[in-house]
Amino acid sequence: MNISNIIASMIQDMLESDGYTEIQRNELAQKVGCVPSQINYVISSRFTPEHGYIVESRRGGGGYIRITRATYDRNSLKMHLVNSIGQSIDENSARAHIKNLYERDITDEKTAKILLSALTGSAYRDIPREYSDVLRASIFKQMILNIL
Amino acid sequence: MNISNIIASMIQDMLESDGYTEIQRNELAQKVGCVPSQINYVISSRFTPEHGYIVESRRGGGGYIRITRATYDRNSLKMHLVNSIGQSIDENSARAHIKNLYERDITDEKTAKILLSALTGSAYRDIPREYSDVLRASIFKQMILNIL
DNA sequence: ATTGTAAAGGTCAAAGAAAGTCAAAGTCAA
DNA sequence: TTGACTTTGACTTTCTTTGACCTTTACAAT
Repeated sequence: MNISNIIASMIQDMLESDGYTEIQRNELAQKVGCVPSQINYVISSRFTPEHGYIVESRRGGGGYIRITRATYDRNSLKMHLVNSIGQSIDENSARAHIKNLYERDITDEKTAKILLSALTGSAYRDIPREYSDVLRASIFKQMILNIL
Repeated sequence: MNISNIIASMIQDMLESDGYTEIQRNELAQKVGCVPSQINYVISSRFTPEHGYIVESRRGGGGYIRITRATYDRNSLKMHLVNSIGQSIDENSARAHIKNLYERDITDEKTAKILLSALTGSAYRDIPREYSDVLRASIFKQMILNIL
């Protein structure tokens, strides 16, 4: 297990109870034994809006990084999702969205699996990026509208 | 016995207990005394969807290759279907397969709908045929292994 | 009010760690 | 003796780790 994953799951734990946490970047880095900027890396790769999180922060004395799990109702989430997919989407973003849908109980496990198998995997990697990401976006949107 | 077969049977062994394993490419190559890319060769020649396996991977620090044996429960129907799809499939043939699955009660209506939205539609028509049919085939196979 | 300073957090690019690709060369059985 | 399957290695892409340098904020001392 790499350090980034460990940090990510620590943050998950903190969010567990009420979907909200404030961390001290340096302190957390200390505790886990990494350089502070790695905390930023973890946040920007795993706690993005696509993953369903809102991140705010403040510098200076008494600074913090605040992470909140965003809450939306089904419909606005769906619309929001279709919108944010846009004309083109890469595999990791799609994964993030699907994970998010599942974690918020918008889809059951089976549906999430189906989405994953339709939108990720080596299949897409075998064709040029310019086509694959566009196609992934259309299929994703079509599926959302058809089945959610 | 050639090295590829040895590697393949090592992987088989790892899959033995629960049909799931994660390997470190470099580590395995080391252990067996081959060049790392040979692991890819073994996987792409013996652990394909046609063989009933799902393969996922991740690069970078803490990377892995994950191999899962698709469950065979619905006898060999799945495998038969996967194999009959082949390397490339056009929209109409896909429709026919899905219709068939539905009529034979192998899938419910919802699943059939999902398959349709993932495999048909204008999205595919906007990219060159040489890519679209191949991609449709891979996605179809992946979905079958994952959800049926 | 102004300014200086320490205490946060932010950015970015380089280096490192895996895995992926591809084509050339080797092997072997029909 | 040719054609399919293997083996090898150089090169590529993706993800992670690290560190040097930057910006913002609170607070205390003018």
